[in-house]
Amino acid sequence: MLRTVNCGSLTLKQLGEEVTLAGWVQKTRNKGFMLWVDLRDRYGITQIIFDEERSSKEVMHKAQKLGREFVIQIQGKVIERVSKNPNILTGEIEILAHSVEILNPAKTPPFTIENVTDGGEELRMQYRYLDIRRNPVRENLVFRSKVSLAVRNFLSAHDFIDVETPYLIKSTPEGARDFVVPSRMNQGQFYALPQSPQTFKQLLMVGGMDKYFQIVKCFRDEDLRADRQPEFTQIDCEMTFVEQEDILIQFEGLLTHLLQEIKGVKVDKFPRITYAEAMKKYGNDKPDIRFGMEFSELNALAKGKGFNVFDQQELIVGIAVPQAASYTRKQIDTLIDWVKRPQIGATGLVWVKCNPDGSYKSSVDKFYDEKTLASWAEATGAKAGDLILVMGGDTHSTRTQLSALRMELAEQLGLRNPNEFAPLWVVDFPLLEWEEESKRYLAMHHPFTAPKPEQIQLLENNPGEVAANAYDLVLNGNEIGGGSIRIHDAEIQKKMFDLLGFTPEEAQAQFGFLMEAFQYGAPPHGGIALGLDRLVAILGGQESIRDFIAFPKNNSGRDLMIDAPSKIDQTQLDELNLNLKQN
RNA sequence: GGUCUGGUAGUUCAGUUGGUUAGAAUACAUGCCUGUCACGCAUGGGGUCGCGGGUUCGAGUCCCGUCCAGACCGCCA
Repeated sequence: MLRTVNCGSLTLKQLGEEVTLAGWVQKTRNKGFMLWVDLRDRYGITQIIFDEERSSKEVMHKAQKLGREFVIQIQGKVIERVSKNPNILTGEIEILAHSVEILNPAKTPPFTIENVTDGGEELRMQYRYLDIRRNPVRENLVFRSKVSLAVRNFLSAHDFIDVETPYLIKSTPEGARDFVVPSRMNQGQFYALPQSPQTFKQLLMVGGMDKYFQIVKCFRDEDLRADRQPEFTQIDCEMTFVEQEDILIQFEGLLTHLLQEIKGVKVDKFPRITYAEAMKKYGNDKPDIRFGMEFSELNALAKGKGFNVFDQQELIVGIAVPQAASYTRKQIDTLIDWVKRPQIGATGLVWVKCNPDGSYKSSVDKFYDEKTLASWAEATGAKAGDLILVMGGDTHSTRTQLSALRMELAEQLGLRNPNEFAPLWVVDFPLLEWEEESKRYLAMHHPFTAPKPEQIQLLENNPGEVAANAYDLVLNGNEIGGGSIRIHDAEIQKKMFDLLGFTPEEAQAQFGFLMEAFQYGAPPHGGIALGLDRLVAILGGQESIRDFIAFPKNNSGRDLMIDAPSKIDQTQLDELNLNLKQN
């Protein structure tokens, strides 16, 4: 061993002991007669002291040459500090070094390795190994490891078995774009990386594994966001002989356990709302219910009063913003501009101030009398001092726009407290959604999702109305998991592919193996997949998932450190029999 | 595919209406300093103002194009 103790462990208890430490030089403070080195490793910082009177000339000389991030080994004696530092665990002691060995010198790092670094995102990604030396990043990775272990422990204790599924699988056109891998041994053919181990976990159920889980990488070739990476990790689970209720209870148990174990937070039984209700009350299928501002539909109260803008609209909907009646004209104009930005795309925003004295002032006073405005206040639950914001338009976009505004306001008003956790289930998703562009139905969840049994006959005549046995787990306005009861009947699965516009031949070519399997005694089954990256980030109280991933990709899907993706040799292309288009 | 923001010293940024030799902080180097811990003090080195083109007597600053980065929309069964 190159060390006898780590840099976070020594206290007055070890006074007088001879120790060997190894680590990185965080910083040196050279007073001439004395020189201190903050020695850092994963566990903490220990102060090393070199002293004209107590250290040899040679050691002193060597110490003066140490630079930031040098890797050194020192031997010395634990002594009590003359002036102590209460801010660090080892602040009462220091090591009087009698030897110092430079294990590896270091170039000056391009950014400071401190809790708050001066390094920008790009540099930090390019030198991610230096970034990981920083406390916040390291703590996030340790945190992730803790969450992941807690998940394994919980699921193992509940009889789930960890089974690995293959990464080189078959491309399917539904859903996200596949990452594709050319096959050398089968020229002109391609594997795809899994978007999820969906069909494999179902086949494991057919194989009688009963309860499966896997903490597994999944891949989707779509554009990135702060909370979306092209490769991401899912807690993928499947259970046999279960109904929706069993899965909800099991995974409500998992999240409750994690919140308790990791955050020390106790949560009540998760509320459940239907997809339709979520859209109506929050304009969103992943509502943040840590705060109110629920939607109130005002069609009956706002139409037919001479305000033309609203009269022709499909939906008039408002929210009450708490304590915002005092907003200035300028603040309100900023909000109006905000919703009119192309990203939101609203045409306008009607406001009503519910003044503390009980009177009302609005942008539409010309069209609505006080009595009508009071009825809006009653409908939205606005109290004196609140501000009502109202939008009108077609149902879908108006809900989306007001939902974006609701989240923005909550952010501005500080209502999204990262230490508060409000999980809920969103249930009864539609099985299918109509896509205007290709004039066909798409699976809302995926094509293996079972319709509610009592609605199976609707599939024939009115497939758009069929609800699925599908559910999402939502935490603080984020979808952290989603799943369903699956189809286990070959005939229903065939019907489903038919509805989705597959010819029998296409369905057979792509999913023949699954329908074949269903004919050999496939048990009823269902499952869920939770996004680990996002879950960890939310539990850690942060917005971006990137700092919970050791080596994330940037906005354009690049790894700036290893510089991937990159070109490949002509030899490699030749082996794969691939020609690149010349531009 | 689209919208917006940014790119100036190793790093984070400032740079006015287009006008002298492009600044600050920090980092780095050297020296001083008898208990530092965001140590302090002094001195010093460090710039293709992302790249290409244009307007102009003159461009870090204005215009066009392009590349890179970030946020978002589309997309993400």
